[in-house]
Amino acid sequence: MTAEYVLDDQIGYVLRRVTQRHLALFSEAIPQVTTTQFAVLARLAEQGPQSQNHLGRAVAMDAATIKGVVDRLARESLVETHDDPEDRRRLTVALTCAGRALFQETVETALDVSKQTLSPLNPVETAQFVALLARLT
Amino acid sequence: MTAEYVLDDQIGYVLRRVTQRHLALFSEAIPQVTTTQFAVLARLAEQGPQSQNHLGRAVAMDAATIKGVVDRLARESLVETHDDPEDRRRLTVALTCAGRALFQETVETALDVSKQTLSPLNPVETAQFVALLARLT
DNA sequence: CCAGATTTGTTTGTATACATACTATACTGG
DNA sequence: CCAGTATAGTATGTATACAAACAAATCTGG
Repeated sequence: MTAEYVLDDQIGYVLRRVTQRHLALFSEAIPQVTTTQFAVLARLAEQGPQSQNHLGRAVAMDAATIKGVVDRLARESLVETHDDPEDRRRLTVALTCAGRALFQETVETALDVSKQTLSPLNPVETAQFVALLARLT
Repeated sequence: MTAEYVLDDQIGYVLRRVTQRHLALFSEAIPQVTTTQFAVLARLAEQGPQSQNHLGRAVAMDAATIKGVVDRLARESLVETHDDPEDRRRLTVALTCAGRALFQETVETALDVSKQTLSPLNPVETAQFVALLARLT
């Protein structure tokens, strides 16, 4: 007897659809950068300059992915990179003034996007959901 | 006064990390196909043959995305396509025997991956979480 | 001190994911 | 019937995301 497989009930599938909705809300509200790029700006604003791979680990992106993200942010002059004199393998990534300014201008909107994503839930449910989600990391 | 922005508390970021963990569990357990490809096989098993774009809507993928997924599944002979005599624009997509067999062989494992993803939660929490997540679609 | 292991960053290849523009086909209202 | 509209599929470009292979630099233990 095969168990029922209802695609719409699978967490992986629902996670994907919720993520799609969140990404759509974000890019509507903040078209200048993607969620991924915004995460990098936020981490740099929070923690300051750091090596590219370290930054990648800090935002859960592997070396290849963070390289692409940093390259695109650098192309837009939102971050800048320079060699580390203490370790010639390292590339230090830092916010530019423009990057910091963009982050500060959009951070309230970003918080609002998070609220919009959670808007189908009431405050108690939201707190429950966020707490449970965090445990699945 | 700027509100605090703690990246680790943002749903978008946490969703991304939970999804990463789920994808890793899935590809470990079922290396033959991706979660996306599995969703397509599941939908075809559930609903039978249908046009490519219709199938895309049934699994929340746009026309460009579903085309790529179908092409790759067809390359592996897990689905096959044929022209619709009633509407010459349409391309009907159907499971092959191999596709149906793979789905049936792996469906239990796929259900187990869902359980693994949710394993940090107890049954009551899992039920709560799944119900709340579904409302964020 | 130095050989082996580790770390950093790059490159390539594959797979989503979506916007946009385009062709071919089908439908619909007047 | 036919002009305008809608739909199906394709093609291109951009942006994650990760595996694997690689070079250069650094570190570590004997």
